[in-house]
Amino acid sequence: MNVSTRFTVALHVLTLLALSAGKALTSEYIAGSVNTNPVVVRRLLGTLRKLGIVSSQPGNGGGWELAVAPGKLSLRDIRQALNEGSPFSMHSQTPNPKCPVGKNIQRILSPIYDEAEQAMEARLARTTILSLLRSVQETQRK
Amino acid sequence: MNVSTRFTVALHVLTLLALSAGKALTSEYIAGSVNTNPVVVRRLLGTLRKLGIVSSQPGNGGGWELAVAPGKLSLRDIRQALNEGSPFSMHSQTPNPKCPVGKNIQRILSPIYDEAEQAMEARLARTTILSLLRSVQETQRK
DNA sequence: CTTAATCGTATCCACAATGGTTACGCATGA
DNA sequence: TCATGCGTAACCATTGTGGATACGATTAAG
Repeated sequence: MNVSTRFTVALHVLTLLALSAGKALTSEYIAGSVNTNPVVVRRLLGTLRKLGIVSSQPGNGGGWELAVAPGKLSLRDIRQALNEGSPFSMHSQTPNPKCPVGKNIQRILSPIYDEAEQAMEARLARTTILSLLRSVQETQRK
Repeated sequence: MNVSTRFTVALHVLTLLALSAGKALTSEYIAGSVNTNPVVVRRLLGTLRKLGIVSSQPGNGGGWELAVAPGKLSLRDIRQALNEGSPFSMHSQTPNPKCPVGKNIQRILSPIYDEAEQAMEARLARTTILSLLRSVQETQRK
């Protein structure tokens, strides 16, 4: 397995919720669009609910709704909400401190990795859930 | 486990090879600096050898050497050599094509993911193995 | 008050990626 | 001839991930 698909699934679901603004969607319905299990959806949206991004209503007639204007939700916000880690990872074992490279390499790489990740996030920040919704709607219109 | 540590280990090893330019290092010695197993080092450097980045010499007195000037090796080059995948991953199951979001979301996200990855790589392209070596040497001098 | 629908969450499982380890053949230089 | 070291296959333990079942709690409807 490579990287988590949660980010992509989250964007998919949030776009779906934006499309159905004002109408709560059940985890079962959402799972049907994503093609996964309702529990997977509830787990994912549970994380976003804790951060106030979506709200849920249990019981009959319940379901999930966006709790934030989709234009206020950037892809970077979602990525950070999901606690997606750095695309980089240091050694699994601490390198040998007796080696000048081993002793310093992590300290040297760390800011470079940070900057690279920030560059990536800057691009993600430029797109919102509303942008995604508009793209979907644009396609529908054709 | 999160993401592969191979990229970091590769940068570590290449910097070490740059530091020992002109002198071949054995996989056992290198493993001692990285704090891992020699086979792990040989596996990793084997990949880089196929791309002409390092060279190896079997037998007594053999080992590994840089085959390219460290100033010509950017971190992006190494990342691409290792075939490190995108930091993003699409759904594990194909989303429901009957849903307007499910039908289009991957096509919409794809170029955004590409641009974000390219932004990350642009930063990596600005640093070379020689830069890392200089940083290590700078520390040593203090 | 009863019932159906739905979330919240624990638990278990299968699968794949990763890195560590052993083993052994082959190449090389002394 | 022998020690050294690469090349590579094979196996394993660990971990992350997503799928699945189950069941209690909550809510609206009637």
